[in-house]
Amino acid sequence: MHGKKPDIDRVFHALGDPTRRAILEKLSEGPMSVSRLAEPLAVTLAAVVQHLQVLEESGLVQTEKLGRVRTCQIAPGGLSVAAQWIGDRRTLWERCLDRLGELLAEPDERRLDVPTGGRPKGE
Amino acid sequence: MHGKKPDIDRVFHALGDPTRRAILEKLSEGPMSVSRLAEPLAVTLAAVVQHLQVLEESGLVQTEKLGRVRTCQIAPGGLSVAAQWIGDRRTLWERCLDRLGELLAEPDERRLDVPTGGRPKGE
DNA sequence: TTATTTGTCAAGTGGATACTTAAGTATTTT
DNA sequence: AAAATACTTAAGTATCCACTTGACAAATAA
Repeated sequence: MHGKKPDIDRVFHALGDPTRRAILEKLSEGPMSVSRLAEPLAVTLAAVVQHLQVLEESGLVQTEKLGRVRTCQIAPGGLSVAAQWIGDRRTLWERCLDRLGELLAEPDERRLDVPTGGRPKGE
Repeated sequence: MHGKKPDIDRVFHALGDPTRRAILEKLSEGPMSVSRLAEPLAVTLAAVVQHLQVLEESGLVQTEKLGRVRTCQIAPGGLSVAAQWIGDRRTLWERCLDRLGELLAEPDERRLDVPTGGRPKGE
């Protein structure tokens, strides 16, 4: 209730980069090694590794190294954090829309005196 | 189908900044003027105006100026873009999990020779 | 062993960007 | 008209961040 959520920061920052989202898209096809991830990506392997660090610290991706190959996959809860934040804002906003709708839906009782033509300003 | 989605880029980039998310949170309480948005924000009015430009170009916020005051509100479709992208990745990933689940759920037919105790690699 | 694959680390660079200050515009108030 | 309000715009700055190069480490293949 009163707690901060520093995860949110990291998650949205991570999602803010197109290359990182591309990595997530690829990973949503299934687990994959670092070099296979890098293959279609127009950046060096080193860059991909750096992105993976960000993604892992944000909780969006899990990795495990076996032998010389590190296998990456999407982490269970990661995207939920972002999804929930967005969901919350949307419901709040829609509730706000509803209130507006209620007002506009009762022109009889409220006697909104909207002049038929000619607004104070604009267009 | 074959089109690029530059909206997604802008939306996620916009959401990547904490101050911009704070603005959206405030706006989810309802429409608000620029200066009222700036009030609790530990940055100057000018900075808020710049953030609002980003938010508006990304389609997350709508503004309208009447007289000398610009009123801002959350834009209808904006958050949906992000929500849908996240939703898509999640379903893809869950489908992938399902496949894995199917494999693990039928040890009889498939003859997966998983040794009863002891996975190939550590926990 | 030697070579290849696969990834890691460190340092540096260039460009993006969040922020500030300061000056300017338009609107409303007095 | 003069002053205050509510932004707007421009320019400068400092930091962050994505990316590269290059050297290095570890596991596998020849």
